[in-house]
Amino acid sequence: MKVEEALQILKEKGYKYTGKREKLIRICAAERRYLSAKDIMERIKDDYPNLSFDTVYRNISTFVDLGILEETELDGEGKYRLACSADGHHHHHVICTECGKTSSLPGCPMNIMSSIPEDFQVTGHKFEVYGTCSDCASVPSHS
Amino acid sequence: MKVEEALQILKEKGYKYTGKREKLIRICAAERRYLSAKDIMERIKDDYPNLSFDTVYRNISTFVDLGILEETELDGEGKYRLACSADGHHHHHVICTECGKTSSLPGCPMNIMSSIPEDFQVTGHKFEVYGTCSDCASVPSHS
DNA sequence: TAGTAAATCAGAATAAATCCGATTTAAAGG
DNA sequence: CCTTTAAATCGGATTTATTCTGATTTACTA
Repeated sequence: MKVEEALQILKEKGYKYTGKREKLIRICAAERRYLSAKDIMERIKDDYPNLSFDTVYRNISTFVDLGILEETELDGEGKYRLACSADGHHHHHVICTECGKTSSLPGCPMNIMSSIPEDFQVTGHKFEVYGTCSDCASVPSHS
Repeated sequence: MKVEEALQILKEKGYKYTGKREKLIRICAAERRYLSAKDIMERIKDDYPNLSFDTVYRNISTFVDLGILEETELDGEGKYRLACSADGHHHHHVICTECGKTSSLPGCPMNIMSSIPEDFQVTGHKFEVYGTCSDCASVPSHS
């Protein structure tokens, strides 16, 4: 998804334009990486020093609902990135647990999962591969 | 995994036997369902009313490290069940997001994932299918 | 340009999980 | 059986991520 598309979605759905919202989207668009709410907040503060964290959380939540951001959970913390599955075909990610960097995997395992009980109403699925990217492998862990 | 196996693992690794530990394991063994720390705590309290939640969290964490319990995260909350992947072949689960009930899926999508970057060190993966089981579908949601 | 609903602020409140110092207890050895 | 000791537990404070609330500000509409 591109920044302009995201802003367009907001406009269409009747949400107001604010500089903070655009900044938030631009921050996520700048990296193929999952960011925590705190990561995002710090970066917005460059432009808006008196930012309230409520604003960040509320907007993130709105954007996830609208499909502008994708969410996952790492280390008991919500992490977010600009939606990309929405772009073309549905797919999944390899995620670096050190820095959140992602790369795409082709295909979806749901295609070959034929044995889900018939009386089970599927509402979603998660397939994620975790590990350490080459950049993070070459420096000592900061955890 | 059976209760006896779990207790055997504890003994082998030099952990002490306590009634609370056995009870915790028995509680998880009693259901094919993910339970929250709070769920587990409430059930142990039947036998041990003055239980400290530190004890429950600490033991859960130990058991996860030892491979006695499997962990996932639902609604920003840790959920646990007796390890079953360890039993025979590695596999994945369909999970009811209402009650935590699980059923097994044969096979693992990692087998057909050939396009993970070579310089990425894989440390784990998660494949879970979410939805509503037939029991929960027939009663109004309590959320 | 005034009115209005939405967005933001600032900080309190919540909830899961962890930490910490004091006390108790399982189990090994004499 | 008794003593010893490290592990386990207790009880409560603390931390951390997130949500809530009521007052204030702001983007858009007419």
